[in-house]
Amino acid sequence: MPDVKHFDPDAVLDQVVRLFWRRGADTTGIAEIVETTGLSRSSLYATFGGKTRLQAAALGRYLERQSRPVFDALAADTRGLPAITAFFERLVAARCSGEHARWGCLVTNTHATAGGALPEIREHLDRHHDALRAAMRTALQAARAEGGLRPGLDLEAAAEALTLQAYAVNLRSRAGAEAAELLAAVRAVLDGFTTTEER
Amino acid sequence: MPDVKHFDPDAVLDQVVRLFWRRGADTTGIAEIVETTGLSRSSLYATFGGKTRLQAAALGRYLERQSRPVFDALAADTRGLPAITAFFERLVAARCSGEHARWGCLVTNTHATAGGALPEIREHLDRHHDALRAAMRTALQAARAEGGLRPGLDLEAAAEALTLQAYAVNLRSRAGAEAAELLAAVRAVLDGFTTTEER
DNA sequence: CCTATCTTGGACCGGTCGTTCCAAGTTAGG
DNA sequence: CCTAACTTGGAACGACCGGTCCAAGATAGG
Repeated sequence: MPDVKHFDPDAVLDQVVRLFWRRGADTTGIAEIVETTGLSRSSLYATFGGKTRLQAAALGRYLERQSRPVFDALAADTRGLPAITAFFERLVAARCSGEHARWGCLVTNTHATAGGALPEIREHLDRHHDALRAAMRTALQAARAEGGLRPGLDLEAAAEALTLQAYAVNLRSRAGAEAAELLAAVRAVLDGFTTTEER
Repeated sequence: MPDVKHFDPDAVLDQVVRLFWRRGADTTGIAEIVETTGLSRSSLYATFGGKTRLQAAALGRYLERQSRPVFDALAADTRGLPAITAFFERLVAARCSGEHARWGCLVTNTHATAGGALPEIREHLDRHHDALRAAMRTALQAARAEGGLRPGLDLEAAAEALTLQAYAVNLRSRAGAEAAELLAAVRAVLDGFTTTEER
């Protein structure tokens, strides 16, 4: 019997993700969300229930739509080291140029901001971290299978190290770091993990 | 002839640094600063001139009092690799335990937040980055002098990579990352830069 | 002691924050 | 067509934002 929503909540959430991503969740007011999405405050609160909840939802959406596909591609890429290199090259490119240049990464940015907030937000951060590290480890295992890795390398620690490098790339790119500089740093770390001097 | 300040601006700025560091500059209101410092709004604005200026001043103070001494110690430590290891061990310890546990780093946190703000703030970020990278390079040079480094290692890129690792340690520690995990990652990167399997 | 100069407390400003609420509108089963 | 169930626009809320202002107080050279 009841009336039905006059908008697509999924599409709206995508808009909110972009807004929080670019401008920062804390520094984005409800007014701006209303303006951008075209929704009224009523619909916004009825659908997402408050700003903190909305922030958590946006973070989850970002993880699913932005991060996950890239992580999955990394894990599925069986080439070994070239897969990891490709991951970072695309990461740096996405962070320094194109549509989302200098936006950083919503998850990375949230690390520095969200003080307490919902536990759900903190869990999203951890899930993101675990997912990226797992993908890195899978790619490293593939590299090891082809004998491309330095013997004695701790795969788990190496995966964590590469994950941290990715976070730092996200961070520094938002402050205007140059792509070449970031790539050189990544390459230095990767070279340290390999046996031969391949690129 | 005139009256004289009834407080010590330096001590007040230190209090503000701690406040911004722990709670985040954007999410800390003037009211809370007034409450913490005991100053009145008048004195605050007469001395520091507005919140944005205060934030820039706090960032500069943090750089001088917190970062610089550690960077200088790193650059002055001629032991080579052990100097870098010690730097990271102390960093992780400071980020995960003690008085400032889980506060992260004010400079790192600012990367993710400060959208535009004062150009002065952006400059502080770059100065911090350059200072840490320079200290890292100096330490790496010392390590190379003793033959502890893998031949062909790009010192500049390696210094940048270690700097990025430090940023990521700051970031992740704020979200509750475990010290052992962070240390293992750092060690993996460092091992990749060395020739022998020393620690 | 006087006075010019600065500091201080705290009231006050308009604006914005996130949130709530309700009358009017829309929907679809009966 | 009626009506119960839901959505929607938009007014309104109290709280807080960063910032300003001024009367009263403090200071020290004259």
